[in-house]
Amino acid sequence: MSIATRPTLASVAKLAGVSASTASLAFNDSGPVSASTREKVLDAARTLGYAGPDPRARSLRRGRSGIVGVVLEESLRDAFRDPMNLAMLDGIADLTGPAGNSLLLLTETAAGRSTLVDAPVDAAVLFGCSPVVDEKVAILLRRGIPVVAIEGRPIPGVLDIGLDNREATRSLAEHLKGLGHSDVALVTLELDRDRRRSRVTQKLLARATSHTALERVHGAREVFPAAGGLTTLGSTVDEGRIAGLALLGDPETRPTAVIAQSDLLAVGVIRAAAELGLAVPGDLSVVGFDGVRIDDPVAAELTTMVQPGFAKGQAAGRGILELLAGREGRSVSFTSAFRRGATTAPPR
Amino acid sequence: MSIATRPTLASVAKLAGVSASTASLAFNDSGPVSASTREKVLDAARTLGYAGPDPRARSLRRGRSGIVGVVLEESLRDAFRDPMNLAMLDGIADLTGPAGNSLLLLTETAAGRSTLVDAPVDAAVLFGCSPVVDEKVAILLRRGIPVVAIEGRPIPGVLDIGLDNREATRSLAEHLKGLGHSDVALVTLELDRDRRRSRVTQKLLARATSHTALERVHGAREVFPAAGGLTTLGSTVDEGRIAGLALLGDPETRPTAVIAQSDLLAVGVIRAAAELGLAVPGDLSVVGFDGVRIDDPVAAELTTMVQPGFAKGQAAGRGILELLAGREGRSVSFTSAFRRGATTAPPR
DNA sequence: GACCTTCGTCGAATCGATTCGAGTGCGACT
DNA sequence: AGTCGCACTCGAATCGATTCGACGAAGGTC
Repeated sequence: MSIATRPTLASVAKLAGVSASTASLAFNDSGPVSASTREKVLDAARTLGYAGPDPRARSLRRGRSGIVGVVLEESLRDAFRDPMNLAMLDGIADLTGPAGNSLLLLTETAAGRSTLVDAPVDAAVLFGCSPVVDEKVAILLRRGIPVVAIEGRPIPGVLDIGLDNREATRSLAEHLKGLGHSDVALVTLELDRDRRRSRVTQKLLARATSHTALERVHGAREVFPAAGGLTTLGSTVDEGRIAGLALLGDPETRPTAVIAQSDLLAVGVIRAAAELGLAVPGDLSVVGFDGVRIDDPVAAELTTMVQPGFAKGQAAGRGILELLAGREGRSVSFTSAFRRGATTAPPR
Repeated sequence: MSIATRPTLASVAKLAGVSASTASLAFNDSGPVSASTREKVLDAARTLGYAGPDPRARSLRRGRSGIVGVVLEESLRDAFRDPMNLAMLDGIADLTGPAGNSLLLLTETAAGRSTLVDAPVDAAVLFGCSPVVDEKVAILLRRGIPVVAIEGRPIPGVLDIGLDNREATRSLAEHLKGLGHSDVALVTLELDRDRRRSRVTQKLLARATSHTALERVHGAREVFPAAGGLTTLGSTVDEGRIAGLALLGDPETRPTAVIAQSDLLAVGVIRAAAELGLAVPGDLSVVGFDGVRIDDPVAAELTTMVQPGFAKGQAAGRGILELLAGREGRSVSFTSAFRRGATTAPPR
């Protein structure tokens, strides 16, 4: 009846008349324990209202917490608004979950110490296109925590799950060029750690820290070396629409095609076009990236590169399990597939 | 150079020539430590590549892990596909994050022991409309872990964040009745723990375990006592479409209005109607629930009840912080607002 | 010069379990 | 009957930090 203090393994053991070590064995099915002893222990636990070994103590002793950190850089809302990120998360959970690991969401709260420092994770996945990975990785590696990065800039000691961002974007650009386009604008993901909306300038690219966004720009520029464009604050329809309105507003400078770095952005651009009375693909061709299933009739018709999000997540999960098992783990790279939709056509 | 063993606070202290207790103080800014001592300790840490106190040990000693569990019952993909859930998650993070807590995603992997048992969480949020809360809650409470439930059936010891599901649905039903509808069908969320698509029968309702879905059914039946309908596997556009096709396929039995229990489901029903050549709201009125911003032109026009998802999440977060601080915490209930869209009209 | 604060540091206890080697008792085998 | 082996059980060490009370030295007061 003592309200102040919760029962511990020791108190259960005492009530059951056995030692703490035996009680521990009884709870873990490991080691040889007679059936009758186990029953006694479990009975005592029931009597005391003991709910099993304290995870905190257990994880200290075992050196494992059963938690995998998922390092996101955006707010949760932004990160998960993009179905591609969800698919990857799902892929990670698909493999780590059955192995007994839960996912801890680590977002970068700008203020104060990084939450990374205090998280009892066994391993971490750097998620999405993170412009600020380096310090994070340093902290994690110093801790001896295995790290898997999805589409990061290759870093020694980190398992990388790659994507053919450059080549894939080049395919899209070549598709547009093949249709006869020459005046093409880019709508990019965030390039920089202090993200903001701005023109894509050489200077900006020079100090860009987002590997994914940068690679995609380069891929496009391999075909359209002079392509300009706008950066956004992230992969959302709204951001795409804002960039679209800015790009398409002036008939003088209007491009004939837009390469958006995600499907969500592409949908936004298309929406902007509609608002401005432009027909897609008649007046404007638009391509996206990801090949996500968006519940939007427009998106279903998008010309885009389809990337295997779930598989990427699974690969990351597999990598984590490998690393946790003390094995090496292999970096993997995925390729995207061109999907011709109904949003591209020859320029007018 | 020892590869085998990572530095500990003790080794850092030894190198710095101070005691472990002092080193601990140096890392925590708590207690009085001279500047020079702190420097010595930090230097030693740098030399040894020590990344700060081990979170596992710290959490054992402190009795706090800085982790809040988010108990989901669906797969991650399903749970986060619904913007309403995301908004709530965001609201939770909005308050718990700045207080130094991270969110641990706890999904019910059907197989094996519940992951709840082994999670080192300080508190837990039961998320969304969970049909199987009871056992979970029992485990958590026995552990002495504070629990907040969003739209759960009221349970002693659990802080509840409620919503006027019944009244809100009745408003929608009355709106339809006012328009002249009498033949109304329901498209519900999952009612049962072993979810499946089926007719809404009395028997099914009797053993339903999802409080939210059940309340919404009751609210509708207060106006249309005989309303039948179909259950779905969850809140997705696809599920809504499937239910819609089944409900609307036969002209003989076709209702003049559908009450869908979420906006996503409603969009699906509307899509099904379109496929069947039915005009909304001409041939069919459809109402949803949630008032989420879906990137879908149709959804933006939905007649629905707008519920404050983010605020609900915040309330849950606030509740958690209260409970963690040892205070009582108050259950809160939110109300939804009727929003008349363009998907309802008098029956033909 | 004696006494009292204040500041900084240290030792030891503690958080709650897991784990390993050692010990005990009992049945079986020769 | 003696010895061996097996199946359990136990004690003690350990995981890595935090925290509290005690202690010593420096500085200030009368």
